[in-house]
Amino acid sequence: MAKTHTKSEAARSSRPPRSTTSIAAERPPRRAKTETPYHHGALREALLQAAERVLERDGLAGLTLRAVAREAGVSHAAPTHHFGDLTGLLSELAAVGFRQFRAAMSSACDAAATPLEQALARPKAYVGYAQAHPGMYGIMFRTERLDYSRPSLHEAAEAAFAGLANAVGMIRQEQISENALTLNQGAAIARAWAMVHGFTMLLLDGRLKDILERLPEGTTAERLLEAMLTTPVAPKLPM
Amino acid sequence: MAKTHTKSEAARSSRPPRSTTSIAAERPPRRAKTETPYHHGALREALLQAAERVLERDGLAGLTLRAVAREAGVSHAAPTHHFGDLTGLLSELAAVGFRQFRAAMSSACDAAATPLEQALARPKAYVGYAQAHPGMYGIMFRTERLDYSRPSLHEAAEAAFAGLANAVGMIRQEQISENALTLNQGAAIARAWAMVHGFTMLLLDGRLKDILERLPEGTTAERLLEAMLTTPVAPKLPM
DNA sequence: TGTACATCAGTGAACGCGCGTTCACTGATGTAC
DNA sequence: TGTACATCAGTGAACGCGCGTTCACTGATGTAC
Repeated sequence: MAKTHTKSEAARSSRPPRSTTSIAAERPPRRAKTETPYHHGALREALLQAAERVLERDGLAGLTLRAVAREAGVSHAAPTHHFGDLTGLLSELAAVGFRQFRAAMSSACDAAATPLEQALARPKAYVGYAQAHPGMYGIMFRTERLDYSRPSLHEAAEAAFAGLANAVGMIRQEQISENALTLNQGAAIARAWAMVHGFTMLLLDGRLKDILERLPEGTTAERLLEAMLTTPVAPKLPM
Repeated sequence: MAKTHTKSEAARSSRPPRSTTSIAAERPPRRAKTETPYHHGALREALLQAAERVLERDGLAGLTLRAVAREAGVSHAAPTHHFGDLTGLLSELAAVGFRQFRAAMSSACDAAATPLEQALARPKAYVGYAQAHPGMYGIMFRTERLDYSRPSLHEAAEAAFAGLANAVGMIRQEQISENALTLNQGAAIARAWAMVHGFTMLLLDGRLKDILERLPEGTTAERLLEAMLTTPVAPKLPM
């Protein structure tokens, strides 16, 4: 990973122009080891990492095939070779995101001791991931730009969402079937997911700022999330 | 409204090129009434309507100043004159959206009879608006593209959100203060808003399809929303 | 060990496209007299 | 009522920009013999 990064940095700043290399007689016929080889070796992964950096720095509007190539220090035609088009790149990047996302949630879950802590660890990790990677979270949930027929994306997203449904089942101490759901089960899954996803979106879009400012001083978003998930609700309506 | 639309349609399909008009000797010196006048009369509003059509038809990516001008049947430089740049147009369009959105919710609320119906009418109208105008809903909640320093947008958004907080207060039978909130109050507002907003986003992005298909046959999204809002929850966690 | 050759990965020049922006202009409208 | 003039709203040609895509190419690698 670090090696790849160094390589692309070097490529951008100190890679000599090709014509010079081929003309200069004092250069050895074989390139020195420190120089960038013609073949990158792991360009696909390097491009995905570059894309993530561009996305988080410049937003979705700044994420173009050419910008990614620039960031990775390769020619602008190189990404096409690996991803076809922008939708392909975005889809593979979203797949990376779903894997990171899932890993963050499950490791947070493993670290929790009590059942209540466990039940809260997952939503906290969910929101935490989105706060740390707002750009990635954004493309993961903007389906219109993605191609879900790509197996890697489809599988990564499925896996992440299956974890959510299982977690709800654990809290309700029920076995959640693969095939059929009761209305109450569906409502419980939708409620948990909508609540956490909605909280995340509102938080990222700055919509909760107004509420947070009016709360007792020093109340963090995480504290509000916890309160939202644990305070008792009206008997008829969970509000 | 209808007049404006007719006008722009005419402009696109049958407006004669200017050079022709000025050369052709058989034309009367004054244009016939059916022809499009040089001055539009209400171009600003016509552009906003055109922008909404473009947005819902082609998505946010297709919404450019030139596309809006094309849709309205005017020269591509005209929108700049009214909105400055794309952010300006988007912001004014989002303001229109917030006004439509608020009107939809409050009229649905007025039409409801019992308190329970009232409490459900607002979320249903919320989701209903987003389903009917997904493009508009999308830009309203994508703050990075908007300029909230524009008074019209700021006011329209504030008004829409104030309605939400009041509704939560009514359900809890509490007076919600303008200045300070208890943690429980903040949690209740966040919960209601996050739940409905999250449900809406997941629904628009097709994420609830999987759940809906596994529910008893014929269960609609509205039915799931209702169940999510009204079924009893676990004592410690509202899931 | 060396040599020939096919294949692969990345290059860089070129292309056409739609975009936002600018600007001198023109047609219409409103106001002063 | 008519005329002159300032102001406003919209035009259309022109510009430069960054984009995606194509394509002949070149350097590196792997394999067969």
